[in-house]
Amino acid sequence: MFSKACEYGIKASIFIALSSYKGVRVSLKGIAKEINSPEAFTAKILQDLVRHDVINSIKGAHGGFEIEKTLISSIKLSHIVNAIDGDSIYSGCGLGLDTCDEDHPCPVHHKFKSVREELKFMLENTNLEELALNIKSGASFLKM
Amino acid sequence: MFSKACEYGIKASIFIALSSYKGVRVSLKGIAKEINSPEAFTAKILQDLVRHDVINSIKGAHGGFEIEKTLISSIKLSHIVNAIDGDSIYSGCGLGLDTCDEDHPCPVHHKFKSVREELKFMLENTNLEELALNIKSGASFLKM
DNA sequence: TTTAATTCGGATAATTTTATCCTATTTTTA
DNA sequence: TAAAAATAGGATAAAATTATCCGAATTAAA
Ligand code: FES
Ligand code: FES
Repeated sequence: MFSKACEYGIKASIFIALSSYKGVRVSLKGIAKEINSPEAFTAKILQDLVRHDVINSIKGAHGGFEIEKTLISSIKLSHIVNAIDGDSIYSGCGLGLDTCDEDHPCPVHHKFKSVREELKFMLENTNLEELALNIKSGASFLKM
Repeated sequence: MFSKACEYGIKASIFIALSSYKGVRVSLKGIAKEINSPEAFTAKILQDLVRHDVINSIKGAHGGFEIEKTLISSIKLSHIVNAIDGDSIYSGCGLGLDTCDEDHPCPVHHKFKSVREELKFMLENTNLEELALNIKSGASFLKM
């Protein structure tokens, strides 16, 4: 469904959010360990998220990644997915036609539309706060 | 959402179904032209679909691909997707955990589950007949 | 002011997906 | 029986994605 990059990006963001609530800044190394992802590749993805203002980075000793506490609840999964994979999941044609166009639909257009819109709605209505809290409470997990 | 291979596979199957209703066998060349796909790559995918008994192939002059008329309505999108992309869309974890496990869920598990199940339901309840008829009536299109 | 701990960014490599090419095989028809 | 029209399948190439490596820049602390 999502690219590896996007999967790592989502998991990293959740962990950063969780740590930010605790007031601790996390390093690339710590993130990669926690979400079980390749370190250097994860670095690229985090850079991307920084550029898209999803997370903040602080260079140098005692540096790391964080998210401003007050913003965590307003960051939606859709922001992360958009930053990394773009909007093709929502806007592109499920069968690869040049554009998804109501007036020139592919054979699965009407059937796919509702699924895609449910996905879109879900991504736009799920924020990092709730995901982080579920990790905190032990209701969900970031690896294995 | 789907791989290119899967997109081509779905479109090819629809076109083969449509042709089979008309009683004409279609060649690789004809298919690739109709669905705007690379010929040799499409050939590989069609071979796959033949091996998985989704379509039939007839070698030699006047050969080509076809689907037994009586079977068209019983072939579901899920058969095609499964043959080409496998079942990872349904069964795999959306965030790439080793397994999607209710007892060890990833942070998005519960939110994703319903989307994935709607997708699964849609694929399992959409057959080639209806898709082919929509092409026939001009209600949907296979390229551009 | 030096050192250590970091992120940043460019270059490169490995893997997977997508695509192409060419030959073999099968089948119909002339 | 020979030729032509097809699919089958192996080998290879191109492109995209995933992953690694290393030096540069930045910052805090000793
Ligand atoms: S045209 Fe294919 S999904 Fe809309
Ligand atoms: S555990 Fe991730 S989707 Fe079920």
